[in-house]
Amino acid sequence: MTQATSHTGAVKAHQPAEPDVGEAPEAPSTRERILNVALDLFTEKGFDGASLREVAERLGVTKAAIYYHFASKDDILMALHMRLHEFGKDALSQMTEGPVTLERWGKLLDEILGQMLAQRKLFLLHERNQAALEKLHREVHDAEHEDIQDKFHRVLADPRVLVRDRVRMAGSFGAVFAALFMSGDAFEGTSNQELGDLVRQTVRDILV
Amino acid sequence: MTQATSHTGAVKAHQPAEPDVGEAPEAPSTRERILNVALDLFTEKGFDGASLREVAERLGVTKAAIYYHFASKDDILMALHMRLHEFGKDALSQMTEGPVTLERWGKLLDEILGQMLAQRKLFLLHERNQAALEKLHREVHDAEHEDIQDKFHRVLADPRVLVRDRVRMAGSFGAVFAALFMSGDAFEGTSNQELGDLVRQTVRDILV
DNA sequence: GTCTATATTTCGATAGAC
DNA sequence: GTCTATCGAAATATAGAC
Repeated sequence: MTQATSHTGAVKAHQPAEPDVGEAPEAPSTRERILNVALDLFTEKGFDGASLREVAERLGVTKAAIYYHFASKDDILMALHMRLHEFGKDALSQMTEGPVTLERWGKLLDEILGQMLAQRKLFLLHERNQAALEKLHREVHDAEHEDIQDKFHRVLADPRVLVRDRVRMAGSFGAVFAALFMSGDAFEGTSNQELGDLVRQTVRDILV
Repeated sequence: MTQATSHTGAVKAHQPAEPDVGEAPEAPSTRERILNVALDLFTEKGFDGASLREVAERLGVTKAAIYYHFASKDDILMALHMRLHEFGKDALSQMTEGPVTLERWGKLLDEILGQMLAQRKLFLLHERNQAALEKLHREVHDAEHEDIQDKFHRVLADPRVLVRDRVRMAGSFGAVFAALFMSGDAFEGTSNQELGDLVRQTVRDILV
């Protein structure tokens, strides 16, 4: 086997020789180019609907080349999952203990909104491939690897918080989510700045 | 070929001999039992992740038996899609013309909320199999068969309505959706009545 | 690192007996 | 209406040359 095992994505195993010091926005490595194409394709056609042959073709290489960089198709999905996890871990650590009040939730959501705007594609991938991701999650069960969605559900199920407030917490998240990911291209002509502001105002009206 | 072609579901082709007059809640036909199992399985594991072998096994029959009732796996998905469409067509016809104001949207969403509570499973199936459904939709392109999601997007893209209001329309829908479908079993202990009321109040705060 | 094969598996779908 | 048996296609994954 080759080095095609780590799905961290953050810690590049031992790629060619990318100078760590360079400041130029160096061309993405093949590994990253694979991930970028996979991200698009898995989102467009779904994880199961998109074949590695298609990924390879759109990239101009062969399937075998992909298998040099990744151990399996699942490994590619996992690497993309970890990409999102990188961004989410800050906000995640904040809901680690104590009941989450409406106010805390509001601040949290504000952070998440920013990340969602910046990482739209990754969130969309997750929304549209929940089944595949759950299966993957079941198979590895990464021990202490606490998932974003898990924590989200746990907060919403916390009996120390009024149901009324928890429904509003869920609702405010849904409001953000729908505006960004369930509206097709209805707000394509709206800038991220304006869209973000409008959504934030909506959230405030929910959480008071 | 057998009668396994119609994916209307509403108009049963020519099943055994179910007396149309009977008042007893007669046992579901095999066709419907297949649909029910498929609904569960397609939602749990995704349309692509669930095989017909699994559907057959859980039902206690063989694959071939399924093919007597349905022309293809896609046909089963289409039949489930039509089930939802049946419920949605009333609300659908209401957003057929003229700009949708916040007030109209509020009334519309109120109806939809009721249907969502009653048809939870069907909505969840659609949420988790968007890719497969889009592919199916592309292949048949049922002419005038206007899809729910299409109309939803069109309303949100209507330039005659303020962006601010459209974001709130999208957001209010998302609030409903998240409370019912993205919260895991956080509100499992809450009755549909109470949950519905709490959600309605949240929606009102968004739409003012 | 990328290529040309090819192995392996799984699934959707069909034929034909009962 | 349901069964057994099988076909054909497509996809993941591997072996080994360059």
